[in-house]
Amino acid sequence: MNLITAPRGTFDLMPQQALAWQWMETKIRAVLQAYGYGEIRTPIFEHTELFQRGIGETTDIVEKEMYTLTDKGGRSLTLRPEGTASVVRAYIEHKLYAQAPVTKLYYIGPMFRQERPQAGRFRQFHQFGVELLGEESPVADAEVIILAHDLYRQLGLTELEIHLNTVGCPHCRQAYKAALTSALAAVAEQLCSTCRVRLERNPLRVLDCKSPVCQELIGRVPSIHNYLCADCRDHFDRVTTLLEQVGVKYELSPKLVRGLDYYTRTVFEIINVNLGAQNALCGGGRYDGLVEECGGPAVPGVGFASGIERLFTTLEQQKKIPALTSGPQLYVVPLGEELTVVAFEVATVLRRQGFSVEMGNGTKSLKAQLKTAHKAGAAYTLIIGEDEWREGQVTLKTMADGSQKRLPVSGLVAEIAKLVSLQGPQVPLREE
RNA sequence: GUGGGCGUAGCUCAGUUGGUUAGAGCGCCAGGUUGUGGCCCUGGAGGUCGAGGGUUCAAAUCCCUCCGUUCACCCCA
Repeated sequence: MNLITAPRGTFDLMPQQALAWQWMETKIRAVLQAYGYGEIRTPIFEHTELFQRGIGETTDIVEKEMYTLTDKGGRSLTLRPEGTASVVRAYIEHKLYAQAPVTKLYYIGPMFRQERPQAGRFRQFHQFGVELLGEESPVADAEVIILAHDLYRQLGLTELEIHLNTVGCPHCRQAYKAALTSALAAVAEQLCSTCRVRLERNPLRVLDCKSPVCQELIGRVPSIHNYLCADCRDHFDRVTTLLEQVGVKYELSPKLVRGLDYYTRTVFEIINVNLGAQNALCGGGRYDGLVEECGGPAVPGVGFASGIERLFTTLEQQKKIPALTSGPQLYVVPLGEELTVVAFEVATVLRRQGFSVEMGNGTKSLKAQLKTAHKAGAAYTLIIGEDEWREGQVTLKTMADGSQKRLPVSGLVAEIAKLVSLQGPQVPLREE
């Protein structure tokens, strides 16, 4: 079979599904704007160096998952694998830090990573996310976590778990890393093979290994919470207190370490346990060193990224997507080729006024056209047939109850516009 | 990159120990009403059985290779 298909790990959103995505995106934007975030649209590709510096040279994303190309000017460009680096770049480039002490931005769009696809993972996938820049207070951490949680709740989701942890600042993390490394080195032979590699490269990642043997060993290893400096401890305590004050339940996950290098202090995930192996709906945390690392001033930041495919799957699982229709308000049915011209004119005039109007093929039978109108979900059909046309009339049929009446051709468009308006808003997207 | 499952009509799937022209439901088209949708009835179109090779008198069925897909590992949204 030499059919050309969508590339591995990508997919087409067909009209019915796209309608559900539009609904979801509208809700997402509404909540993000309510929390004071403005949308930023950055390029889908960036200089490769941005991601190398921002995400970290030794992360899997940068080492083996980026779609990198060389353009005709010899520049190395990369399709963005995540959103934060681009937002930070734009923040610095446009000197937003000089305009206000705090900047709140959100983005939504496609990301690209060359990984093997599986449940909840794609090569082109979609994320929305927020970045709150310029605020070092734990209030910012709490706001961002609560925003994510509220957003999911406003979409109707339940049974979500917030997993929360801190990874400290560069100073206390260094101390912890040393303690952890020596503790793990003592039991190195018992660790799984991948963990023995992790021990060398990034010992923190041993903590969230899925192997039961490793989990058993990790249980006896020191916790980061015993190595936090006073400031980091205080920061984390204040974040948890704020969450408790507004009644947001969370689970302390001392083993939660996120994969991107830029995180400091607070890290969190919100998961849906029914999603399979890739069960995080969103993940994020604080990144106080990132702006400086990317060439800007020392501005703190906190944010999260949320996977839209995973959100969509969860909405489907929990049956929270309403019935949506894009059916036309009016379906014009000409009987015979002669009257097709009339039908076309009526349809065009009404479309220009903002009504959604479809029309049938005049060479087909009335029965066939009505069937099509019904399947399309039309509210009304306008039958233009020879008999009534001879008398200067047309027939308007209400599909829901089958009733119909004749209307004079003069003033027809205005009359139909009046009737059809009662049916609903003059936009194709209707929520039932 | 590694490992397991699965590829039969537009969709969801049957297909016996290898054995006639590969089936069903849904969907699609048409008719049952010389101009009336949904329900019902009748008929029709639609398949190189993922691709290539092999075994056999005979392969959708058994074997090999490749491709696709899916789940998991790694990692992450």
